[in-house]
Amino acid sequence: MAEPATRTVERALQLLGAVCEAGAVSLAEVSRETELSASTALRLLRTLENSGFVRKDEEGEYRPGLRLVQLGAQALSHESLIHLAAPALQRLVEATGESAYLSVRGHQGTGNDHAVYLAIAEGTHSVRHASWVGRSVPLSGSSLGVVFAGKTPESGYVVSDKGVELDVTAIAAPLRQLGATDAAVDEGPLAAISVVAPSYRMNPAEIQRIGDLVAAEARALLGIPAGS
Amino acid sequence: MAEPATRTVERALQLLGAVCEAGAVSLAEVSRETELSASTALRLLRTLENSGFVRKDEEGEYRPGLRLVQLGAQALSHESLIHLAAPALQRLVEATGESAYLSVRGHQGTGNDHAVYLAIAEGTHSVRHASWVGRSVPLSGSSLGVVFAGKTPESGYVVSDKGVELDVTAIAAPLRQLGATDAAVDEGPLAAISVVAPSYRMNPAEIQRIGDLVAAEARALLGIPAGS
DNA sequence: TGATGCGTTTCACTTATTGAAACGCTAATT
DNA sequence: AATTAGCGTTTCAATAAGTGAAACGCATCA
Repeated sequence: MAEPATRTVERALQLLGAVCEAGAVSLAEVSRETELSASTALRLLRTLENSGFVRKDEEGEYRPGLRLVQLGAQALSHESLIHLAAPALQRLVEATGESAYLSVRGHQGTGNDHAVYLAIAEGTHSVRHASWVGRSVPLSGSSLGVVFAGKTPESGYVVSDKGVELDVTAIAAPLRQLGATDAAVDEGPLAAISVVAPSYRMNPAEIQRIGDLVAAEARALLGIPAGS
Repeated sequence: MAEPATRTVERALQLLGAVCEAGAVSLAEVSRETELSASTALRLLRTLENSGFVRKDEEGEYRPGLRLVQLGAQALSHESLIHLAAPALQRLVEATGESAYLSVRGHQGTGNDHAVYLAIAEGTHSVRHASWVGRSVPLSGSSLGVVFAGKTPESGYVVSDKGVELDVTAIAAPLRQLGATDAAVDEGPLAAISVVAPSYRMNPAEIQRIGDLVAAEARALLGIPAGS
């Protein structure tokens, strides 16, 4: 964990992240959030703006820029995972009526890991779990956390009740060797699919049914090589 | 057009762009493309890597990172435009069978402007124009170019034959005041929708039919305010 | 065996980043 | 009206920080 990083760039990226998280922020706000002096934040934001990574809206607040959307979308489409997983997610929705998610372990940075939702298939029930692509959820206490830790039991799926959100039940299964070299199996899976549903609608039988479905879809995905 | 930009950050962002464009590049390649010394490129790429904006794949090549996908996706979902336009695109596909696109004027940087596809509804014909979200297309000679220049004729749509691609016909219409302040009408529209089809399938009557449809959808979108 | 190209590290040079302070402004506050 | 508070912005001297040529080890290729 060496630290051969350029501070300026780190700060700029931090700023970029803060802008994206907020959706729209004033200079004073981001500079406080990132603990940068106003002048520094302004200079860096200008640079980001010149490159199209952020833009200033009509009210003078900073928002994510087009370049970012473009690069992100490009990267997304390079990620074949999403295309591969989409049909599986759809099938899960059809079979369960609940929302299904594809997530990957987020950037392992400072301590607390997160998972990032890469793709979503929304459930058909009018009361459903709704989230958004790009959302980052904490791993600790969630079924995804267990999955990403490589602790998935024989059954092939992990259930979490009252985890990150109190009234939802999440059922997750790992996409084990997706994109992983044979040597790196002990680092845990890179991706996972999950079904998230309101707890009141669940019972042991239903959980097992869905769990088996999720695990089956996850296993099915493993057969297909991840072409570029 | 002042230049109060930090060189380091600019270079890092340039590097990031190069990595995304390529999908996967070696250090030597990017450093040549961006005209940076290998040592500088390495240092900056390391910083980008530490922040999750790029990652190194098994072969040691640099690829777009998860953080970028995450931020891009987040930004995308904040962009209400896409959600607003999606139904219109779908209707165009249903009425024409051809692919329909939502695009915005890309970051006006160094000279040659581009448009970025933000959303796509794929046509139903087996031979269809296929592109991808995030793709950036040059404006010069395209119907989008005319539209973004604010030169759309009375008819409400612009047709380009043998433009950027030789064998396709594009029909575009501007989303005039979307997101624009009243004062900035002369800067041209910010977004446009278009239908792109193989030329051999087109004829004057069909072009006019589609043109009217595109213009009508574009006009319909203007009525709806762009909520956050 | 020599040549080429790669990723990487080192290091002296000095360039380019930094942040406190000051400015003008608007919007609450008194 | 006068006052305060907060914002975006600019300036500028101090110095912290980024730079790139050169050298290294390691591949692969002739």
